[in-house]
Amino acid sequence: MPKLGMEPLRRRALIDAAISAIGERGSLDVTVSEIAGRAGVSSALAHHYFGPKDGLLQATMRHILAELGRDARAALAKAKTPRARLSAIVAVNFSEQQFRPEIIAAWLAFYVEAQKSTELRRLLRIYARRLHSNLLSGLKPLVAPAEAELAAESIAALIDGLYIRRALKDGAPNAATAIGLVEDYIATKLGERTCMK
Amino acid sequence: MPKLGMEPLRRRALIDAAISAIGERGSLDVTVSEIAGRAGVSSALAHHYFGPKDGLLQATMRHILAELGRDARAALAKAKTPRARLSAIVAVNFSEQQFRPEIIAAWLAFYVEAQKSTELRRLLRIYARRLHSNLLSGLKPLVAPAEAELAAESIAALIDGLYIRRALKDGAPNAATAIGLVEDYIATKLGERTCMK
DNA sequence: TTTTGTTGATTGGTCAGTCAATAAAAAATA
DNA sequence: TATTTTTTATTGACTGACCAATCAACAAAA
Repeated sequence: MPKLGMEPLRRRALIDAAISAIGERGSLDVTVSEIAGRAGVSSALAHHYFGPKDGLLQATMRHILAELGRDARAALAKAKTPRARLSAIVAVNFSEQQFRPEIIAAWLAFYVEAQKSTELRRLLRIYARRLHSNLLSGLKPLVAPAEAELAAESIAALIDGLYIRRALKDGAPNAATAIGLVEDYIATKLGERTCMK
Repeated sequence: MPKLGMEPLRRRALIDAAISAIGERGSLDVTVSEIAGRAGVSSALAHHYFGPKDGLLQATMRHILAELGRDARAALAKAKTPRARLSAIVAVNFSEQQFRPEIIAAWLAFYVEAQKSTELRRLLRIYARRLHSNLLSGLKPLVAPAEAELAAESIAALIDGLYIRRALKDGAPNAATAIGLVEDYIATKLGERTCMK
């Protein structure tokens, strides 16, 4: 079997360290040394593998995005009906894996950084488009096209809003409540509820 | 009449400069010199009036919050029914005055900074509470108490989400669409629409 | 002549990024 | 197998830039 080099291990360790550092500070202005220190290596090594700081940050964002994408794909694969697809998307976004303080803080920080970095903005737009299109695929069969478009927009905003508001609170995230709110919105939109009150 | 000193003028100019600088960069890491320069004074003067950098940033946030509060109070005063109060709150949040690129960017940046600064976090919590309570005052008379609580949470998240997502796009903000989405949510929640799609 | 307004110059600290040097592992060669 | 050579992994030390904050000094108004 091929004995792997250190590179992938280090890259991964550095990305993990970046997430935890960003999560703890709550912002992207963590020093490269801080991140490298957490990963148990020198800052020089971080630069060696990722080039300038942006490189490491972008790689971190890509990693978070990739994990979310992986989870989403897995969840969608299991969902058979459009309605189930909607719930699956919601569930993934607020899953144990995604709705963690570090990840939430990282999202927020990346949103801000995206104002400066075109590459980060590009990545976030990809995420936004993917979420939108996933939501649409669940909504299109259930409501009128125009309505689906708007509903997707709302649900996406609702999810992002719940993330951002979560960042202000302390203590463990309450995923169940968040899911409840989004599910309620969806249910209402689909006319699933008792028509009054 | 009392001839005012320079202080209030400078303070105001510095805060305005801070908002525009933050808006342009899209983040709080603007230098004091940059802000002072825009205000047409030296960085030393900024420190003279606001002390350390945090002081200026906090004052800026307080200013934004105060303006939002003022607008909200004015709008609520005109709204006679609970339903009108809800619309008034939404309208204020997406008004020409509030839903501007600089202000949006500032909000986002402050959310991130709040992770580090307890004072900023305190301010943001005040905003969140005020929004929540305003929404509740409109909702309580119209839906069941428990439902009002949840709906307020959702609407607030929706608004914040629309802000954050707006920050990713370029071009002028489209307030009308945002208002439309929130109003639609409210209408649905209140059972105002034709009961089927 | 005291108070208010203002700045240029300076300082001390922080940090990204580089680089030359070293160690260790792998590959090539004898 | 023993050896040299090359590649990979790693760092400490350094540098150059940037920037918040201070302060002594100067100007203007009261």
